[in-house]
Amino acid sequence: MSASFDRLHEGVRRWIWRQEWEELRDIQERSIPVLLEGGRDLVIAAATASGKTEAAFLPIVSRLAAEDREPGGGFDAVYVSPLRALINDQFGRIEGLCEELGIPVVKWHGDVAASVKARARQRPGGILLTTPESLEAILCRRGGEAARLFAALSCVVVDELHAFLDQPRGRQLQSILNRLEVAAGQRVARVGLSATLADMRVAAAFLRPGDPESVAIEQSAEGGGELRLQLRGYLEPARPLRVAAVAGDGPDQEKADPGALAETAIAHHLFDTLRGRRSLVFAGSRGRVETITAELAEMGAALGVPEEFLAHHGSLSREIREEAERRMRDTTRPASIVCTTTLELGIDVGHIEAVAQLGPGRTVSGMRQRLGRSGRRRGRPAVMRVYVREAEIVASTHAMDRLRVDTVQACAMLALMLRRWNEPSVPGRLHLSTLVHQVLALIAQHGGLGVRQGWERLGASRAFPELTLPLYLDVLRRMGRPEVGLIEQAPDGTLLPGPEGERVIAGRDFYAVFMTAEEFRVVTDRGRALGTVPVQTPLVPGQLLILAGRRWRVLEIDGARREVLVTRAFGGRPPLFGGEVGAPHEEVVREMRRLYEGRDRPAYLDVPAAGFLDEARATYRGLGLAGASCCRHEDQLLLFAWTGARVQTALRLALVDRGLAATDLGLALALPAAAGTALRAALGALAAGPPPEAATLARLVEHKVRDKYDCYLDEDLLCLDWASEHVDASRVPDTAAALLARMPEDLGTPA
DNA sequence: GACCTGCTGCGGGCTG
Repeated sequence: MSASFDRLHEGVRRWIWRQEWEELRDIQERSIPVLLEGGRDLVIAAATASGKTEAAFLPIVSRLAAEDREPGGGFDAVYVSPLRALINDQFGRIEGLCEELGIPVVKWHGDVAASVKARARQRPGGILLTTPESLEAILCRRGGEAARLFAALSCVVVDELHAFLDQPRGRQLQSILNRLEVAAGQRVARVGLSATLADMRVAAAFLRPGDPESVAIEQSAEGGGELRLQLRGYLEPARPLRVAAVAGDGPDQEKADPGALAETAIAHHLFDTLRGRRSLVFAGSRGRVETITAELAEMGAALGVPEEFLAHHGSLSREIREEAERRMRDTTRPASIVCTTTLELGIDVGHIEAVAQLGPGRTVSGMRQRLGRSGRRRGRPAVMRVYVREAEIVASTHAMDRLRVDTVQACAMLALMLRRWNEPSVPGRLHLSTLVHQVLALIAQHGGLGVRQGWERLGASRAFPELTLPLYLDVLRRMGRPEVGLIEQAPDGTLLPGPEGERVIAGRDFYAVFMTAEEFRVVTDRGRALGTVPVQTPLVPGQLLILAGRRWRVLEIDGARREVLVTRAFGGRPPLFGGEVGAPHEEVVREMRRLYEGRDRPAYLDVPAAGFLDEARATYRGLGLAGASCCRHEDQLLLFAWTGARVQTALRLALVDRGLAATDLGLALALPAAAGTALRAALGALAAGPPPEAATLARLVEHKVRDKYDCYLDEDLLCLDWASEHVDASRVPDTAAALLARMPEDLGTPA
C-alpha cells in the first residue's frame, strides 16, 4: 500500500485489509510516522470525514500492540471529547480494531454504568474514552488512585480541539492535561484533532502552552473541492398588514409581526430548495429554529407531503434529538434538520448535500465549520446559502439600518472564509472563575494543597498562561476570606476546603466549569419528553408554545416537579430563550469597510442582496463616511472607529468615563447630537494621554458576573477578569487620534 | 453577548 502502511503493526494491517480500504488517506499517511515514533505532540487538521480518528489511532494502537504492555498496569492512552455522543460514535470505530489486538477500550462518561467504571478502575489498561468532566471527577474522587490509573499513560488525544479554544472548558482541560502528566510522573504526548483551524499556531499553543514550537502539525492536502456559495437577500416591508391583529385572532397575529413576511419568504425558499434532499439549516437561535421548523412543517402538511424537516437544539430532549439524527442517517428517505450550533461538531448525520445559514452568524470559523458539513463525499460540491433580511427603506429608517449591516457583514465573512482566515484566540484572558475551580479541584484531588505547589501546577506549568504570582495570591486570599469560605489554611500552611468549599466540592455539578440555568421539563399529554424551557419563561395554562417544531397548548404547570404538561394545538410562539447578537471581530469590521468603499459585487450575491450592497454603499457615501469618522443622524452623532468589539468597548467606556453618553450600536457608537464639542475635547485628551487602565474602565460596567465561580470574586478581581476578555485599552489613544483626524468641521448639519 | 457542553456515590426497594 505505502511506506506508512508497512510500518504499522501486523494486526493493524490485517484490520485495514478487512475494511477493504484501497489506500490510506492523505492525513493518515502523514500522521502515522510521527505518532509511531511516540513522544511527540501533534495537531492533526483535516476536513470532517477525512479519517482523522484513524490517523491518530492506527499508529497509537500499533505502538501499544508492539509494546505488549502489562495488563491492569494503567490506561495507556486517553481520548478526550467535548461530547458524550462523539464518544459513543468513536467507541464503535475503535473497538473493532482494538479487539483484534487484545487492547481494551473503555467508555467513561455520565451515561456509562457505575459497574463498568468500577471494573475499569480495578484493571485499568488500554484506551480510555472520556470527557474533561469525567476526568475531573476521576481525579477529584479518586485522587489517591490517580498515580496507579495513569502510571502507563503515554498519549492523550483531544478531539474537536477548536471546541475548547478560548473557553473556560478548554482552560480546565489544559489544567487537567498537566495534572495527568504529574500523576503519570512523565511527559505525555498530546494529540489534537480538528477540522476547522485556519491558524495552527493557536492549536499548538493550546496543546502545549509552555512550548508550542515543539508541536508537530499535519494538515491534509485533501478537501479543496468545489464550493458553491450564495448570499440571498430578503426585504422586510416597513409596514406589514395588521388586519388580523385588529381582529385579535391568535395564530394570524403572528403574521403581523415585523419580519414575518421576509421570514415566510425565506421559509418558502428553504422548502422549495431543500425538500427531497439531505441538508442542515443553521438558524442562529433556538427561537428561530422553532418558528422556521414549524413553518416548514405546516407547508408540508398543506401539500400533504411526508414530514421531512426536524428541529435540533440544546433545549430539546435527547429523545427528540437522537430521533432527528437517526432520521438523517437513514439514507432511504430525504430529511433536513433545522439546528443551532448543536450539529456543528462531528456528530454523525451522514452525507449532507447543502447547508443553509440564517443571518451572518457570529464567527468566520463557525461559518467554515458549517460549510464543512456539506459535500463530504469526493466529487460532490459543498453548497452553502446564507440568508439575510433587511428593512425596507422609508423616511424614518435609521442610518444604521440603511447601512445594511447584516448583508455587508455576511459578505465580509464569506470573503474572509474564502481567504482561509479564522478568528484568532483572544490574548490575555485570565479565566479567574476557572482558576478558582482548579484550586478547589487540586485541593479535592490531593486532600490539601501547598500554596507553592498550587502555583507550580497552575502558574508555572502554564496551565493558566496569563497568571502572575501576585494575582494567584490575591485569588487565594479572596477564596480564604471568612465571608467567602472556599478555603482555609492549616497551621502548617496547607490549603484545605472551607465550609463553602466543602459544599461546592461535594456538589454533583462541581466537575463542570460552566453553568446550567434552571429549567422546566416540557412533557406531552402522551408522556413524551419534548425538551426544556428556562424557568424565567412566563407560562400560564392555556398558553400556546412552539417546541420541537410543533405547536402546543400548556395544560398544566407543576412547579414542584418543574414540569410543564402540553397538548397539540395551533398558533403560539417559541419560548423566550433570550439573547442578542454581539459585534464581530476587528478583521471582519475592516473587511466590511473595504466593502463599503469598494465598487465590485461578489459573484455570490443574488439580485436583492446585490441591491442591498448598492444601498449600503450609497448610504455610506451619503453620510460622508468615506472621508469622515463621524456623522450626524437626526438627534444622534454616529462615531465609526472600524476597530472591532474589544477596542470599541474600551473607547466607549473611556468616553462614558468622561461624562459622554456613548452607546454601542455594533458598527458605530452613538452619542447625543449636542455632545459634538465635548466629544472633540474627550478624543483630544484620550489621543494625548497614556492608554486608560482597562480594569478601571471595567468598573463602569454593571453585570460582570458571567462564569460559574465569578460570584466568589470581589469587584477588583472581577474587573481584571472582565477587562481581560472584553477590553483592549492599549489602542484607545491611536484610535482616538485617528477619529479626531477625520472628524468633520461642522457636525451641526443633519445628514 | 448567540449557542453549546458535563456529572458521584449511596441507600432503599425490587427481582431472580
